[in-house]
Amino acid sequence: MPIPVRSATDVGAVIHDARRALGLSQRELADRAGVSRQWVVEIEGGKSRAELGLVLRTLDVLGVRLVVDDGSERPPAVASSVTGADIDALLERAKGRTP
Amino acid sequence: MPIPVRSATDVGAVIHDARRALGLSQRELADRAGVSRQWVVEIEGGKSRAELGLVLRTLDVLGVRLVVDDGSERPPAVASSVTGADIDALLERAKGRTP
DNA sequence: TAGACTTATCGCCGATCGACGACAAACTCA
DNA sequence: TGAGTTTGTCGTCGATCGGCGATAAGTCTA
Repeated sequence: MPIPVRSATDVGAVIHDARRALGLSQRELADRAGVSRQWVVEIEGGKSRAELGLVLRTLDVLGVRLVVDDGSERPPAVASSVTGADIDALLERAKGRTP
Repeated sequence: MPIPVRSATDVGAVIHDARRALGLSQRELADRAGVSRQWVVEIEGGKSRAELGLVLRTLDVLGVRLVVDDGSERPPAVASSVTGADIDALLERAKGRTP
């Protein structure tokens, strides 16, 4: 079962696990991905405001491949799957991300 | 064949396609994802410096699920898969992302 | 124990983000 | 044709990014 990536926390966990699986230190990964060591600390902690490009580069360096689970059997769910309440909840969570 | 997501351009294309597939306007998507309409324009254009959190929220709203292609048959490739030259090439590509 | 290595955290800095309002071009439809 | 919608672009603004150096706690090994 493939690992879903829906939040910054998920991304952080994936990066952390992949890095350790490769036996790399944060410094090593930072150098290879062209980011600072502190940035690695933050992204692994689930930083939601990180730059998309740096994240993708880091995953690439780690050999982690992201793919779109192109819903072979997902209901269309145009507007029904995402209600206003869901959006509000999402926004609430997002607001309190980095206090 | 699942769609790989390796660059900001890929992300932009995925968001664009998913939005149109759902028949949403940029304004609609922006409102639902809690971002500005302008931001949608930029992310669909492949903006690499977008915030990770906003991107994930947008994908979520669109019902697009990202998963880690948990290398069922990818070689371990600890340090051999990523050589210094590869890194350099990666960085070169990354530097010229947003001129 | 001492030393090396790793990880986490702090403040400072220039650069850039994302939201907003406004405008115009392209498109659809009656 | 004309009205309405959608999309792209501009400038402005406060807020935050990411890199850097320094510091400290934690782990492992000789």
